[in-house]
Amino acid sequence: MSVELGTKQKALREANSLLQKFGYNGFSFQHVADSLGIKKPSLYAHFESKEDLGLDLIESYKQWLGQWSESMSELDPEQRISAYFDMFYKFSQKGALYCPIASLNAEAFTLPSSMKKKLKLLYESQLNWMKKIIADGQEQTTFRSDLSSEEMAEFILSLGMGSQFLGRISNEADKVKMLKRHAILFLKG
Amino acid sequence: MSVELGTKQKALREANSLLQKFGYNGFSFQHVADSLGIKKPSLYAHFESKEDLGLDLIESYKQWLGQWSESMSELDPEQRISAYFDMFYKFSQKGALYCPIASLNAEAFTLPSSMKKKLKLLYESQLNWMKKIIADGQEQTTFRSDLSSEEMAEFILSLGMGSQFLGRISNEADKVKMLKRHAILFLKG
DNA sequence: GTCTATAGGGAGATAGAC
DNA sequence: GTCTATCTCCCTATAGAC
Repeated sequence: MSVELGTKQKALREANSLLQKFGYNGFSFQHVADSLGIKKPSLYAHFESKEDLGLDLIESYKQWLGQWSESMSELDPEQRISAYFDMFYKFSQKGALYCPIASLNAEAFTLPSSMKKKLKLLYESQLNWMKKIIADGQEQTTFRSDLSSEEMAEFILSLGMGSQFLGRISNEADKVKMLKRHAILFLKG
Repeated sequence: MSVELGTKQKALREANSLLQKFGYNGFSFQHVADSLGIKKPSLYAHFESKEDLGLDLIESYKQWLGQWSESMSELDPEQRISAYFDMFYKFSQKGALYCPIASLNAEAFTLPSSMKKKLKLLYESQLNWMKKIIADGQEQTTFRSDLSSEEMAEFILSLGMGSQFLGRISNEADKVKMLKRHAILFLKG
């Protein structure tokens, strides 16, 4: 049974939407407060600072990704790659959203260093997750073995990030599907 | 013989650097003025508003791209694709910079609509330019012919944008070279 | 074209009442 | 935890002297 979200969780959910659409520098405590129907200073009871909120956003996306990837632990490597691109497809459909990693990386040089570090750690954990999927696919001989899993993972993540660019600028989420198809063909060699 | 740049050209050059590093919302007239050693209000003699500056930035990048692509009109299709990725390699080397298109698209929903429109037009001209290169390669049978030049162009541009993501977050410009290699293999089928 | 001075607004953040 | 009130800073932008 789902319990009602507390103010902090509601604020994180709303801030995440704003981050994906407008970027970290593109939203303020004011916007979050307005969406929740509360006043701006009330947010400081839940987040010491915007930097603190930013760190929580990265952490909660990391948690969400962890649960999401566990939920498809039964799928085979190709299906997991497919699901990875479907995530971006849904973001794109939902309003040409960028994932938090793509969004924050675009603003990397304006972020507090604590956020920059945490972002890089999150990226590395995503890269490792992708490496594992690819290594699994190589063991099953579904995926090509002439390249390292690291190189292939970097290729796939880059294409995933590029798919968000394309989905936003063309305003056609289906472009993500097209790139997913080529990503899988690449992996199968 | 090179003539000295006027204030407006110097400002555009500086603002472009700031855009590629910090994004459009990540720099101000103050930053530009400081770099030029002049006072902030002096810039309003050259740009009616920041939006006006933004439009000029897109226009000047378009002009620069036009000259750049003309400068390699003698190269064969594969060499032009190589040069395209080398551009991002240089941006990445120069400080993990994003190209203006990637930078602006990440902030698309915070931009004045005039800039958003002009950005999309610039993207479309870049897509057409890429389509032309690929169609040339297909005619020469250097590139595969089982896919439309449009689909292949969208794939290459997406990978180019993804390469900038990877170059910045890994802080290793050489990753761009790796992606370039795969881009060319993709085109050759 | 460049300057000083300043207006007006939104940002992050804090004090202190309830 | 939430509120009102307020502070400081920086942003875009303008007025008007030189």
